[in-house]
Amino acid sequence: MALSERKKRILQAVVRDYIHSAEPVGSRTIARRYSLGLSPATIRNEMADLEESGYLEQPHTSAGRIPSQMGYRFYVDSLMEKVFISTEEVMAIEKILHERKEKEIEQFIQQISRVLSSITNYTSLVFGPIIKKSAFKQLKVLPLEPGVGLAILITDTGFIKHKAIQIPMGLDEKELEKMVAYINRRFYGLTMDTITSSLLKEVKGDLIKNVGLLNETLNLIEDAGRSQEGKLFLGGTTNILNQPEFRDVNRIKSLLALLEEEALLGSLLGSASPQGIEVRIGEENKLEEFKDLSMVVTTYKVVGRNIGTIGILGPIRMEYARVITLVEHLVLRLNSS
Amino acid sequence: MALSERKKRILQAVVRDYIHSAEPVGSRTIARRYSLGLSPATIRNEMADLEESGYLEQPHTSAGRIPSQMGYRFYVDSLMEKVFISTEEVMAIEKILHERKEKEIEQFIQQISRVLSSITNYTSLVFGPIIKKSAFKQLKVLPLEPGVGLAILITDTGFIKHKAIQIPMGLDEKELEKMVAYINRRFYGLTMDTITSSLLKEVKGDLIKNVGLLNETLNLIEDAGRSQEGKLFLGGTTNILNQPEFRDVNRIKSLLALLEEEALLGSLLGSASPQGIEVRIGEENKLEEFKDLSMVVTTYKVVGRNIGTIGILGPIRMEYARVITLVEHLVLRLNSS
DNA sequence: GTTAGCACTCTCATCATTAGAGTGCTAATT
DNA sequence: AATTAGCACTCTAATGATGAGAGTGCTAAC
Repeated sequence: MALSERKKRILQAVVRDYIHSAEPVGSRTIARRYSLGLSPATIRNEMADLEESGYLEQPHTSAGRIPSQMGYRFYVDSLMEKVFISTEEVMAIEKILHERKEKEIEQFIQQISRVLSSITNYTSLVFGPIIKKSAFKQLKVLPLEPGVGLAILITDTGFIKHKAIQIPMGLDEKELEKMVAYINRRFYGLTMDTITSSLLKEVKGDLIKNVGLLNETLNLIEDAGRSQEGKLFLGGTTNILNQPEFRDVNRIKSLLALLEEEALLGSLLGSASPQGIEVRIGEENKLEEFKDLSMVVTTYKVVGRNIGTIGILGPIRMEYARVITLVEHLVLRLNSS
Repeated sequence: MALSERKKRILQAVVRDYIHSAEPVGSRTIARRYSLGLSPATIRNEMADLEESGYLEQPHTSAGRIPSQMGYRFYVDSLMEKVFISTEEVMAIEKILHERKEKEIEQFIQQISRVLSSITNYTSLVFGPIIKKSAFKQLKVLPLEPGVGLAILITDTGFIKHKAIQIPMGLDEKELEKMVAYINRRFYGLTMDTITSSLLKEVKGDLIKNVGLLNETLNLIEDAGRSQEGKLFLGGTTNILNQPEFRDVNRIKSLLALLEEEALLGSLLGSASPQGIEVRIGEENKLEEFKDLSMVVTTYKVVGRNIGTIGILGPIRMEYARVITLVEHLVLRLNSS
């Protein structure tokens, strides 16, 4: 059953008001605050209908209405209006982007996470670039002291991984260089996850002489291809606690315990669809623990590959319009720079 | 004024009881629970005296007594009895130590932090090895592609720091090598914090030609010397919230906000005395924000230098005896392996 | 010096009461 | 036929009164 224009406007008013006040919204309030040209009584009737069709609910008989999850969903899909982001917000984002080159990529991601949480006032989860999806660019082996070297792996997205390795005593420098050059030739341009163990074995076969050295070095490469997770960065963990829904100590504790479980959050963000912004309202979240929270999730790109995930975690009564606009803007800027 | 033996025993009983119950302790409770062979009335009199001399306080007239900070201090200094750690606890620690070699140092520290928090049930802060106190071993500059290089700094304790730098177009390879060799000669063996900015300036003066390149490279070194903090690892952030003193939502929020301020925690732990275990009770903490918390702090060593700090953060009503014994044991094992 | 006895104090939980907000229904109005 | 005014009714949350319980401090007896 489609909603009448009037019902839509009333639903919109209820959602907006509740998002800001966190208090059940009554018919009088709406009549007063939103100029719909209707009396409280009419609004009451309409609200009763909206409740019947499942868009609103009543905490108890003599309280106002609050949106149901279905109500929020309808709001997000059809009623939400674009919001403008302030120049301050834009500035904060640009600042981080400009400082990008001076930082290691991890610091950069951390910064993004912080900015997002501070301008949204919710908690942000940013899943860092996944090394897996980066391409092999260069391997270097740096002799440190007799018998010990440092293998350095560099990807096209700017990852630098290193590992101390043992260099067999007898191996002369030229031979080492040859081996490294060969590895570089074989792997150049391949994304790390396509460098399978069979490919690695093949290379090992070609360079049979110094298997000991190779093992360690190739392990570095293999690890990079395996590592399921990029790092997860949390920002503004405590922001979300300022929401009135976290008046209760136990609620706080269980949420915090949740936020400590990196693996859990990883699986949550990992399932983000590869394009567009996804809004997950309450029960729409796959995990039991998040049934009373909402998330705005999206992916961002580095060097044209889908490579990281961004999530904003807030109460179901979240400022969807604002958060979506902000995340949209940020990702756009991230992808294009 | 010295306390009589009887007063000491009563004070001890009050502290112990309060540490476990978190409730003001009355004279009757002590008479019943601790076999001092005294009637409640006698104990009442003694407790009144102890209050007078500042070891105990009364939340309100008709409640029991709780230890004052001075009371805790006296307890920690003179009344505390050795506690034995369980085999499970020992096992948990040994397990981590054995896995040490397989891990990067940061993961290892993180593990330590987790174990500590889980066996103490408080929050643990472990300050990783401070690069500052490590000695300069080697600097390498690796050309990556035209105009871009990677500066790599290696310390004697196994730290490896790197930074992407720009290499001026005109600079030929030999010249670069010379510069790097010179830097290595100048800094070899110095601990990073003794490489002051005046020394850096001097080196800069000697190598005037390529100030641009130098700046970036020397920044890497300077950062390493400056970085007040090694990384800080928190474990069991939520543990402390289980303490009854954190019934209040605002209290929780302000503590959590505090724990997010890495710099603040850094300065707190950084001031740990270089040897032995330090107990900081409430107001003894230098920072306003920690006036109602207690800490057990100590340092641990890597390669024979004092290099990291461990802290356990709990309510003033902390199980000092147990925590101290555990930390003592852990540090002993850390230093000797 | 120690203890029993007792009046007194303070807190905390419980209960009843009440003001306020909001609904739902009916009847009047447009 | 749709809208609105009016009003009884419901539920919550705040307020205040009451009483049990725990513990003290003092006095007098041991």
